[in-house]
Amino acid sequence: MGRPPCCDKIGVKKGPWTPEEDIILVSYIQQNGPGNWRSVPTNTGLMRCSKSCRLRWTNYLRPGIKRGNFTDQEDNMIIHLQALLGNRWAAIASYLPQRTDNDIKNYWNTHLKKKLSSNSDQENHHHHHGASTSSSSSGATTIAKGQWERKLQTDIHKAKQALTEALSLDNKSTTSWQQHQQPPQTTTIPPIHHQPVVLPPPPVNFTATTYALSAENIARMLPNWLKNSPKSSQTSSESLGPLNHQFPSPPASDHGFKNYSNSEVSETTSFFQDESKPEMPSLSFLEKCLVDDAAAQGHEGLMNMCLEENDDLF
DNA sequence: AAGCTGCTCAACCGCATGGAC
DNA sequence: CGTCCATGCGGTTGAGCAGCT
Repeated sequence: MGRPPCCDKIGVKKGPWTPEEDIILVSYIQQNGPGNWRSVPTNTGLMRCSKSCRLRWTNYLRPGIKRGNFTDQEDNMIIHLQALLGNRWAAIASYLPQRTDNDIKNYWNTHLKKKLSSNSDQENHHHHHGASTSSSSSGATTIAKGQWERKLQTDIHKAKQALTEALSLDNKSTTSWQQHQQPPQTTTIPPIHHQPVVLPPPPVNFTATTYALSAENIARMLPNWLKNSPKSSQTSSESLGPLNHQFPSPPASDHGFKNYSNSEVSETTSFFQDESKPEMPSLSFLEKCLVDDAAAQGHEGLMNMCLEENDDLF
C-alpha cells in the first residue's frame, strides 16, 4: 500500500532533542502516562512527531535505563539470546529491562559482533589446522548434513548453557533477575532490596553534545520526577538507578498502564513491560529448554531453580 | 596544531502488525 | 472483509568525538 511517512509534515522538528523538549515530554508523561503517542505532540505543543516522542521516551527518558558499561554477564546474555532469538532486539531487551533495544542493537553492532567474529576467526584458524566443523569456514558447503546438524545442535546447546550460566549467576548475585528484572509475561513481585539512594553524579552541562547523557538532568529539572520515591534499590552511581523506582504513581485515568501493583518494583517493571516490552518468546519457553536440557543432563540444581521460579510465577 | 579516520550512539526511516471502524 | 490508523520493530544514518598520523 505504502503510507506516507508520519513525519513528512512541514514544521515537524527532527534531530537531537533539547532539554526543554525533554522536560515537556517528561512532564506530560508524568501526568498522563506513556501511550497515546499520537496525542502527545498536540497536547504538549512539541513540534515532534508521535514516533519521535515515543522513541525519545523508550530509548532515553524512560526511568530505569542503564547506559554504557555492559557487564560481561550482560554480554553473555546478549550473545546467547541473540543466538537463540536472532536480531529480535526488542525480545532480547525484554530480558534486560535496564537496557533498551536500541542500546542492545548498537552494542551488538559495534562491539559484540566484532568480538564474536574475531573469536570465530581465531576458532577458524585453529580449525584450519585440525578437523574443521565450522559452518562459517570456506569449506562449509562440503560439510555433510549430519555434521551441520550436529554443529547446529552444539551451537544451540552452547547458547542454552551460557544462558543457564547467566541465569544462575543472576540468581546468585541477587541483582538482576530477582531484583530488577522480571521474566516477561509474569506477575510476580520480586523481592525488594531497599538500599540507600545514590545521588546522581554532578550536573552535566547542557551543551549540544553532552546533553544526550542527561536523564539525570531531567531529574534535576523536574523535582517531581524524583519526589515520589523515598527509596531505591540501586547502588550503582553510574546507572540511572535512582530513577528506576521513582516514576510516579499511575494517573487515575490509567492511560497506558495495565498492571500496577503495590510494589514499586513491579510497578516499574509492569510499566516497562506494558508500555514498551511487547509480546515475545516467553522466558518460560527458554526456561523450558533449559529445564529439558538440565533434565537430560541431570542438573537438579538448575531444574529446581527454574521450577522455583515458575512456582513464583503462578 | 591540523587533518584524517574510525567509532559510538541518538535519532530517523520504512515496513510490519494489530486493532478499530 | 477491506481500509485506515497508531504503534512497534529492526536497519540505517550521520553528527560528534577520540585517537592517530
